[in-house]
Amino acid sequence: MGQALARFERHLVSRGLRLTSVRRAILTAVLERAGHFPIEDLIADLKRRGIRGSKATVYRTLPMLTEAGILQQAVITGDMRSYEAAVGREHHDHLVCLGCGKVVEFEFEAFEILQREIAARHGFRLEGHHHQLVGRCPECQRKELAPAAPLSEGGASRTQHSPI
Amino acid sequence: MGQALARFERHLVSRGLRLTSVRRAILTAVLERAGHFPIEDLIADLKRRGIRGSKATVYRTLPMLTEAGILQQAVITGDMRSYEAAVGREHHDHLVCLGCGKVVEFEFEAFEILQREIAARHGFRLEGHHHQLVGRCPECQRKELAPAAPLSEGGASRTQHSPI
DNA sequence: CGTATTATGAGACACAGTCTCAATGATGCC
DNA sequence: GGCATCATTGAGACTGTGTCTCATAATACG
Repeated sequence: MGQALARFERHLVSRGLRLTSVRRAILTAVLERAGHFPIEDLIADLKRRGIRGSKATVYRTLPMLTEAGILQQAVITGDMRSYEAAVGREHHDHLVCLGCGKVVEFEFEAFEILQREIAARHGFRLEGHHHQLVGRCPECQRKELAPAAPLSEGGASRTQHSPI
Repeated sequence: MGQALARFERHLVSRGLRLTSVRRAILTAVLERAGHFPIEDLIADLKRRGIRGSKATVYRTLPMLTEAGILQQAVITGDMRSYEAAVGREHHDHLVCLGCGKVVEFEFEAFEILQREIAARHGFRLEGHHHQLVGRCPECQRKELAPAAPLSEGGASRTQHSPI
């Protein structure tokens, strides 16, 4: 935490910006939400704590945190922007359940190596990646078999989540 | 093409929907845009050809094409929805340039295998994935060095594209 | 044909995210 | 401390993508 704060301040100062109390509050709130979080939730958090933090300010601050390397964007559903902490953790990717939305993180060194290889092959300098596997978690697979309308043709697939 | 159409019709009929002329026109337009395309462009295409095709209809039709397996969503930037053809092609992923937005496709069997492995490890049934590498293409790397304000601290990183 | 049902289009609407601008807060100099 | 300067903030207007509504049109089928 203190480390992240120092890092943030360094980043800000290096470009003539200021570490204000609002920004500090946002950083704190961000670090408390360990996992992935949609921006909207973060704003609600701030409101709840009596920090006024307007939408505009939060939207302005998060990219700074990203540039400072404290956050990283997590493109979970493709619907909404969403972030997660980037400091003090190994890089990881996501496995998302289409049924219930559960997100599991995984790390796999081999992917990183292959990715660098691919980028190099095309002359790109790799700066990041999004890697997300989508499927059905064990519970949702079980639920699929059990309940109502087991194989009534249309019914099941109409109500499914957007097939991404 | 005829194949895709047949497939689409089968899909529609199987759930009591109709293969109308507008839907056929959308399918045709879609298949002509070989690569990735934003929805907006597709609507413009239709307008240009005198097919009226309203925004609403296009937005309604594309998910059908996706369910029929003719299209797949390509989460290119995370900003806008975008699709690409899914039939008659090997599965592939994307390498995107942060500078100019160029998209390069790549295939790599090894990824697919590892992905299945990961999903299995967590008990998930894998149904798809998004995999996108972001970086700088060779041209943009060159441009970075050449022109104005070569190392003026703030300037360069302020104007960069969203750091994803 | 006539009826029932699905499809369509125009535009209203919802909503995430951006922008504006006046007011406020921080900084540094005296 | 007091003051000038410049970044920051918040409220709300605004933008643009995507959704919904509803009256009308097209299609299927007896």
